[in-house]
Amino acid sequence: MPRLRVAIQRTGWVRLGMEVGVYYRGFETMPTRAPYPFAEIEPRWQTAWAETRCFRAAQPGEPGSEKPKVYILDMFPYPSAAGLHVGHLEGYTATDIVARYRRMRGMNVLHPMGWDAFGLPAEQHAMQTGTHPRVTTAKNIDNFRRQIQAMGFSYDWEREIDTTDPKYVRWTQWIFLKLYEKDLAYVAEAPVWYCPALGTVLANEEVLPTNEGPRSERGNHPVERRPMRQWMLKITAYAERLLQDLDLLEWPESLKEMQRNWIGKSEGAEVVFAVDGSKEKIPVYTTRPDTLFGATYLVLAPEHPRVASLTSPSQKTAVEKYVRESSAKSDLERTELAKKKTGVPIGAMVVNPVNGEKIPVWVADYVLASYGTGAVMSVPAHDERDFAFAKAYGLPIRKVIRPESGSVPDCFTEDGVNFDSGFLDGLKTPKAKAAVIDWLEKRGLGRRQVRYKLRDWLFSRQRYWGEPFPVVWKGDQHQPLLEKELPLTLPELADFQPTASGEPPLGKAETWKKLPDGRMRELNTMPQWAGSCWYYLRFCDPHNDSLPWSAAAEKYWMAGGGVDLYVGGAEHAVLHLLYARFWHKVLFDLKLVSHPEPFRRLVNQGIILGEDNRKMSKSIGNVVNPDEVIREHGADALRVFEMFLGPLEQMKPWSSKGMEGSVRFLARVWRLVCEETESGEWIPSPTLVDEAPEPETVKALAKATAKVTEDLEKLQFNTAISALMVLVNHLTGLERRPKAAVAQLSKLLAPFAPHLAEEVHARLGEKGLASVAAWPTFRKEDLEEESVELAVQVNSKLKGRMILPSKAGKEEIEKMVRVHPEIRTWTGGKIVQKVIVVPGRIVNLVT
RNA sequence: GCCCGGGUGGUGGAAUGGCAGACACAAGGGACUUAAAAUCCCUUGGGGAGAAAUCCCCGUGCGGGUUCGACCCCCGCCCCGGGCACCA
Repeated sequence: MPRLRVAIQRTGWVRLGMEVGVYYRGFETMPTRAPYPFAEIEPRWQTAWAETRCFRAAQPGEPGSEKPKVYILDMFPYPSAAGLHVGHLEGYTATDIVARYRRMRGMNVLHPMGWDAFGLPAEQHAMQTGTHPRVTTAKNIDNFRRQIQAMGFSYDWEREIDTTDPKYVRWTQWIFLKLYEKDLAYVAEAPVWYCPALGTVLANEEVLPTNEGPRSERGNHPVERRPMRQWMLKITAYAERLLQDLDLLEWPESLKEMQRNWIGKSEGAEVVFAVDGSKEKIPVYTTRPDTLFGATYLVLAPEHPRVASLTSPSQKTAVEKYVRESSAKSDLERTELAKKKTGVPIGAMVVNPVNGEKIPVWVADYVLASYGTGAVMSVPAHDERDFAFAKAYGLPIRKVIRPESGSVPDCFTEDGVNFDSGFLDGLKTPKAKAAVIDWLEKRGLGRRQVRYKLRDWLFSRQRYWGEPFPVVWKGDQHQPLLEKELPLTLPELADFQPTASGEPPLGKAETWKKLPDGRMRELNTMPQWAGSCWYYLRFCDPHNDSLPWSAAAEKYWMAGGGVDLYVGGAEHAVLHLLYARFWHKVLFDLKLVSHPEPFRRLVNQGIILGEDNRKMSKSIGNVVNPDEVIREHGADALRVFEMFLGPLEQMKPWSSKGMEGSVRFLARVWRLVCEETESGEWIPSPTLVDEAPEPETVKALAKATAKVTEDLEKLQFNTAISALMVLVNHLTGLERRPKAAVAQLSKLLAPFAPHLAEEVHARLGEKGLASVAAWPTFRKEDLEEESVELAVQVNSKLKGRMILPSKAGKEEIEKMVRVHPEIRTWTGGKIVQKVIVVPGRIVNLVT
């Protein structure tokens, strides 16, 4: 709807001679006029930027590459049908501000954008409508690109990447071959998560525990365990390095902690218990081998392979019943909510290797088959779970560790000192652990062991819209394709439905799957994460047709520890960010990249809640559509508002009132250079003068420049904008506004509201584009006030103020306070015992 | 239960040992206008005294502590958000 200016409405009223009441009624339904002509300004500058290619990053060797480089990256989006939401834009705005700032600081900035475009939604859409995912994806990408470009982001569009492009897929498959050659890709028959609703298997990382049981991360569908033959990537081979190298990274501590938890390293020992009256041995894994003397029984998981063979005839019925019941239980029943532990003795005894004692063997489902050896030694006195179990079944509890001071609690799980432990007596926990392991190792009864919770990455999916594996099968032997056979592209299909038997949709491509020599293609495709595992490397050299990236480009852009700033949501903590680190390390070992980590510095933007303080959701109807906001208020205002809302990393609610405030701020900037006439035309403001700024204005400029610069370095955009507001308020208050001052403002504003900044810059007759202008500087002495107001406290209570020369030293200040005319009133005539002076801040008199 | 964040006006937030509440939103008042919108200016943490300039008291989740001085550091608790959770 076109916006009508007030003046037109006014004349309309006069000319048409409408009655006042009619006029009012019409008026209320009319949109208010735009506070400044952003709809005209914004497209103009977007075109200018595109035409001058001013955001193009210089490749090493090209002119411009001699500047210091900086790589500023966003987590590229999956182009969904719903389009971008304001949450995406928050992170993208933040990185764009930094990219623009760095460019103005004279750096060669790599700031690219692309599309993580393989994925299930397009495929499901295809199942419903028959539209090929390629078509849907292309449409969605166009829409995303349009939305992103409407925001005026300074991406180097010549580097745009689409993970579904065969030119890109080729290299994703190429990297897979590298993993394959290094024996990091293998096929295994294992119990895996299968999601019937999605018709595919999922990686551990893609399954979330919920109150309704395990669910898929995408779509929240129930998932179940199924033994299936699948491709796995050996991420566990890198567990230790993935853990250790977290220390190299400037990432949020919470996120590093999540990765540490996921990797789940524990150090302990495997201890072997011999079965009494048999040659069988049962290894258990424990992190507390020092408590071995306190072991009073042993527990096997119900799925433990030896349960059946070790069960005595008298216990057979009870054990079989228990195992059957356990397997029928959901994971939920077996874990969280099941406070009560259950189990059955199997009628066998094992020998404790340290003291030869015979202890009973139980089966209980509080022991997990999937972790360790599926068997534990139970030390009820020093483990809470064992304690609960022993209490429930009246099993003996034997204390062998005491705290260094105080009495021994019933169940003491911390480090302490051993007693009643034979050769371990008197040893503190760390020493006792080492001693018992040495003792066991010497006798072949156990060994030191490090374990990780991290499992290998299930890498195949029964989907169509993904990268085909560059692998063929000859019988049950797999073989890699040759490099020159890449890319292996997807066959055209009309029917994308997976079959109930779990056969992937590619199985329907009869001519594609069968090779002339009788070999068969792999029918699974790669998960969506494959493309995002290395896109940041492709951005370094996106048009290379002979290599995924050239060594020179990688070395140049990834110097200094990889991507310099990576911004995205925290939901990728153990998915994308772990997988990408893993691939990067493999590439590092292959000498294809120059640093062991891909993302040196990572920042998570906080989510933006709806105006009602709830998570934005279509079903609640509190989603803010950026297209509408831009239409109504302009992209600059949206950028400014998203940054002004609060600290980047914090969760914060949307506010349409606050949004209007940002528009008002930008309109004030606009009105520094333009004034509206009676008839609604914008004309150059007569307040603009070709004069040197007054000292007050010089000071205001210096302050703003210092504050904005400092805040940009720290990504504190909200306070930077507030400093700009202070400057604008100052300039608005001036009757004569020096052009140079407003020009400096336009440059400070350029990273935040680039369109308006360009317009103001141009209207002031400044040369070139504000976007690539040199960042303003300031003289230090302009920050210094001649005199400063000092707060005077007596016994830490504020009593008064005094104005002092700002260069006054401590002694001088003290002297001046002591002779201040009001000193007696302030101190109440008491004798001053001590004076604390903080120059420029306070004076505190202690009486 | 464990591990990370966080708790400041009516609201979003600012201040990381030195004048709590920058900047903005909302609210109220004023100017301009026939009127409205827009714009500009003023007031605005709470309570109290005063005709007034002004002055006093309270105040950063709660309770202690360190310090001349604490939103900030330390100890103990409460609440909110996120993550992990029978991983031996």
